[in-house]
Amino acid sequence: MKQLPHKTIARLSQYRRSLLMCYANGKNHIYSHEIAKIQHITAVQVRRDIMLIGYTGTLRKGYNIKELIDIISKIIDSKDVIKVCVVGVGNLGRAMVNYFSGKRTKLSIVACFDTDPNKINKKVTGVKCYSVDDMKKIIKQKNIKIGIMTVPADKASETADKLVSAGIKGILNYTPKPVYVPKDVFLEEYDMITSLEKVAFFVKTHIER
Amino acid sequence: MKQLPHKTIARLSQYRRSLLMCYANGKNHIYSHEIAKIQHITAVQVRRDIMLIGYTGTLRKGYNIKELIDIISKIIDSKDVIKVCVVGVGNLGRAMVNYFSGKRTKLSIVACFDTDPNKINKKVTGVKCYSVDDMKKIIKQKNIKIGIMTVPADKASETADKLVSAGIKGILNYTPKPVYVPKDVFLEEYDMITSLEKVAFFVKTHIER
DNA sequence: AGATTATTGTTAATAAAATAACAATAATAC
DNA sequence: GTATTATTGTTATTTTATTAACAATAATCT
Repeated sequence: MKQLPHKTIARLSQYRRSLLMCYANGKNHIYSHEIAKIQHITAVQVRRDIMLIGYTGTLRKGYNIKELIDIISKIIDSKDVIKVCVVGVGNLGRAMVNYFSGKRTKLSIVACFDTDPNKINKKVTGVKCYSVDDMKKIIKQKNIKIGIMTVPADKASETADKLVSAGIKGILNYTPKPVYVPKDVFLEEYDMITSLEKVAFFVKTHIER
Repeated sequence: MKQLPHKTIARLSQYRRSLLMCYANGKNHIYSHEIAKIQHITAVQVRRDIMLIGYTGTLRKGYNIKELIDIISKIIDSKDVIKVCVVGVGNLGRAMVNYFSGKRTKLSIVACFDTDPNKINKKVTGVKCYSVDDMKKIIKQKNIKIGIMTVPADKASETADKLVSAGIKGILNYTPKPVYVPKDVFLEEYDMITSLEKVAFFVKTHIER
């Protein structure tokens, strides 16, 4: 299959989540416009994405939810479990671990790291916390491929460097500080302040105009 | 000024943050390619954004950091403080409150809400926690304009409804469940699972190919 | 059975975003 | 003082993403 657009990948992940909920509720088929409504996008967009992954629905009946879930999973899930670690066990780090525990079979948070002796060797929602000093060792040992950064901003660069040198292949940076990684490491940065400021901007223009 | 692209707004917020750090470090001027490097984008993109907001730098000296910060602030900040609340004082909610306390002068988290009696009437990093039952009252009383949703997924829709009926104008939804709001309410949804799955997808294609 | 409707799949058109190209020119080098 | 270099600002081009248009057809209606 040709390369899928980044945006499509992100939407497929979201479709799957909604589809899983629908399926859990006993629903078997779904129309493009129903998916669209859930995701706040257009039905054409949905059909186009589904076309791109090569699945076809049934005319007048819509898409078979189970089948669609399986197709999407085949595309976005890896064959084997990909292991993930969380660096920085603050509120955000705990939220991540919590949020994930047992949700995805193909993605598994297997370790977290912190500098606080009170946290080291304790468990966070079933995930053991190690010292950041052992990061490289543990990451190699457990073959962890993705690192989620939830450390304070001033530790961002050094954390990224450590992750990279330990052989991590993907980083999700939740600190407000952009980091540098070699180009064979996939980097996704998300910053809550920016999101809030974006909302504020639109609220402001709505209020002030 | 003509309408700025959404993407530009988001980038301006990020530029400002980087600029503030540079300024704090005693730097006075900065080149487009320096900003670009920090943000992992191209210098042209930076110059184009800055062009759009009508600021001009100095040839061969770059942009005056202080001035640029001020111009960006004039654009993205509101005249008066916009008040924000956080609904759901779990790990993520606490992370949000923490993260924000005192960072932005024009955006202020002034309340949070929860259902847990152990949390109600306590303070979270200086922000008082109220019962969700009083949400409407407090939001109106304090003239809160933006709501950050960090509740469990199964409370998402009802929380959004409450926020809307209380007169909120912007919602930042951090639950994994998309919600519906009238179109005069600005909605931004972010979902950590999707982000992680996106990273995983690229890591997978990198590993498996 | 024939007409109508609702829905998919796909191509074409449009819009948005990013990148390239390059003229202008201040600073620096020689 | 002239040439070279580095940098901005802006227009043009390309790429990416979204939306519109519509043919095909299964299901339903009359």
